[in-house]
Amino acid sequence: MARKQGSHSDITGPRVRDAALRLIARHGYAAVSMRQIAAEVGIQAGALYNYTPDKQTLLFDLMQGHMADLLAALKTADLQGDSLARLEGFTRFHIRFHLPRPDQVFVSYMELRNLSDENFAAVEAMRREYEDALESILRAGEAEGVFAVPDPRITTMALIAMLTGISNWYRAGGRLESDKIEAIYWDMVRRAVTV
Amino acid sequence: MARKQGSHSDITGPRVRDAALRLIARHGYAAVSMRQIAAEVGIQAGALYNYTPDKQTLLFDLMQGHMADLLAALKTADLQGDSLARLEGFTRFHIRFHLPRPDQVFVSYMELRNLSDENFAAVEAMRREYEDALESILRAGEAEGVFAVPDPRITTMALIAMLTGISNWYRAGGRLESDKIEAIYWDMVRRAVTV
DNA sequence: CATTTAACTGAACGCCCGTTCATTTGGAAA
DNA sequence: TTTCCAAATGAACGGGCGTTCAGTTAAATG
Repeated sequence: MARKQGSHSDITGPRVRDAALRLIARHGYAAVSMRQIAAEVGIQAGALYNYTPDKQTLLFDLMQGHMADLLAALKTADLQGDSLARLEGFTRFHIRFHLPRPDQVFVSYMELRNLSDENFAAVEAMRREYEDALESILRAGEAEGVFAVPDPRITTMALIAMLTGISNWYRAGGRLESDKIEAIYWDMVRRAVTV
Repeated sequence: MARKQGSHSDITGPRVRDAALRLIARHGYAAVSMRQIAAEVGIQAGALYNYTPDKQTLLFDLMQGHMADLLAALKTADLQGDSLARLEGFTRFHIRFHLPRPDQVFVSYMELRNLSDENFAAVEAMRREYEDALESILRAGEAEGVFAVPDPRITTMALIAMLTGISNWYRAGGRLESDKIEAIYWDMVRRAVTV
């Protein structure tokens, strides 16, 4: 039996990506089979190939999609004001964007080594673009004399690692709300870079 | 042909662990087969089972061994002095221990989800013990009035994420030596937690 | 030199993998 | 009502998986 009601491609496509994301976040790309993903959606493995040319592209689409969403959201955030205000904006944006997306974050930062060379390069370029947004804020603040950042590139990596690390312990419905977490981390970020 | 010269178990055992560590760090536990590990060592897959009861235990031994080394080294470091000195000691210890062991760090922080439930619990307990060492320093400093740390547990996670993140970009022979990296990170850690 | 045995081989076990494709299904279009 | 075709099925492909084990090899032992 096929297509029980209405056209399914609009429905099944997203369901495939959702199932793949959840399963890969939980067990890892290499440990999840196409048959498992199909079973989660409720179809046969062969039908997956109506929605992706192969398993590698399915992973790539998840990761590239996440990075594209991230960069688009950052652009929308439209950080303004002096360097300190823009750093606060970036910090709060990062936390607010990442906290509700634990699976995307996990996959995007853990499955890089399972991307083909060219897919890796594409995702890495987007990561670099995001990092550069923070780095330019740090450099501007350094020029203004507001920040003391001897090596902006390293500080960028340090701050992003610190902020992204929240996903390692945060669980929705935990003892701390996003506002509280933002306040704590912004305090640390501010103190770590200001003169 | 077996045992070409001398008793091999003392030699082959470490070579199995070395090969497994390198391959798993590079490709991931699920993506590496016992046959690949055996080929790297130069033996047949079946011979691996002279050195490990199964693949899962091989992974666990690598991860538990790394954590045991870490905890033993921390104990040896024997941090002393006031809270600020002990925090500096911890920071520099963490960097010095982790920098020369990129494969162990990678495996220990990326393959947790591939451990069986009980193996995960064992490794997690050791991680918690390490984290608690830092947290107690932060709490002591807070009590002394030297640190301003509203939530010591979160600050602990934030600092460890920041420090461990060095492994994401550091490459031996890169532009920065360990001393320089220690100085930069200690500066950020100190400013992030002091009043 | 004869014997023992740790270390390893090589084949086999049943099972799961990613992917392809001829065929079937059933809602939508004519 | 008939036709069409998107969306599925289900079987098959070659291959790799973790693990076991009877048999082989050669260093160590007596």
